[in-house]
Amino acid sequence: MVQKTGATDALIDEMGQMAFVTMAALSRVSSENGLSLTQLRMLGILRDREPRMADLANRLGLEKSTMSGLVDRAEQRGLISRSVSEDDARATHVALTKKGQQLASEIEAQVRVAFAPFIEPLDEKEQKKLHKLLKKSLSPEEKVSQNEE
Amino acid sequence: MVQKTGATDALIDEMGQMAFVTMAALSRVSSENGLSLTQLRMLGILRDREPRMADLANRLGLEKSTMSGLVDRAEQRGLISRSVSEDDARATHVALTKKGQQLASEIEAQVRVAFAPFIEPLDEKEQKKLHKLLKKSLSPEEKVSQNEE
DNA sequence: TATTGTTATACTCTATAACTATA
DNA sequence: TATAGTTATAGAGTATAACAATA
Repeated sequence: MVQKTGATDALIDEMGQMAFVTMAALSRVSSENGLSLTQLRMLGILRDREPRMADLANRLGLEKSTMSGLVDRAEQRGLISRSVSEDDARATHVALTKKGQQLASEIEAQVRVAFAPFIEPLDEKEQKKLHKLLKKSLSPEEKVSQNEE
Repeated sequence: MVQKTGATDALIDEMGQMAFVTMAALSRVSSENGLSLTQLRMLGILRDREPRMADLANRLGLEKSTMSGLVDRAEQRGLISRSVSEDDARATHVALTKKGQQLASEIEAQVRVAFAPFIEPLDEKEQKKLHKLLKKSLSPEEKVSQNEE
């Protein structure tokens, strides 16, 4: 069972709060660039891959039909392009266009600025400590199974 | 300007990653209860308030017209109720029903479970340290203004 | 006149189900 | 037959603009 303690509750609250403010920052960057948060994520994924539609949908946790619409709209804006797979004529690969690459770069810089208010209150040592703790918290290796102990 | 350093970039990456996994956890809890993430937030806000529509919209960062629809759907499900303000006949107050209160309580417990995988990799001392760092990072008091230095 | 909230309208995101083309 | 992707359809979330009721 999950213990209910004051300290843990405070941490949960802050993790939730941090999630909302950082997601709000990302949403703001998205809309300032005429993108949805999902499209922002999609561009981020495409920066170093040219996945199939199904792979992309999988990474974003979406249905393939949803993917078609998202890719349609980004393609109409000239940010990405589709191409038929050479291996399998049924499959479609998605890639950033030059314009899409440029936008993705600009967004990366904007995200850095958007996150600055959360980074700058911490000195360098604290930043490193936070980095370590978040890394450990996120570590998927030994994600505790939901068994009671 | 915002410095681009390896250490800071790693922290930004992790903050973004943490935001996505925690939001995913909250989204999962939401959908398991037949709610959208926005409705989850709305219930959370209403746990200790009976705000006006405009106040609620403001807290959620939404337009008042959007608020009408969200409240409509939650009201149809019997989770919240509307009442005309005694002070101002134009204003509508929103409150949780008994059913809404109960659901909000259940959700609180579910969120605790959903966040456990991120809490449990840390020992108690680390949890306290993370709590302190997040608190400092989030501290709104001296949010650095966007001036260059 | 100004403000509170709703309604009308439109677009994006999302899913399910049916479909087309290829394997 | 099975798989990859698209299309048709429907509902929720969102915003803008117009509106009704009240201040």
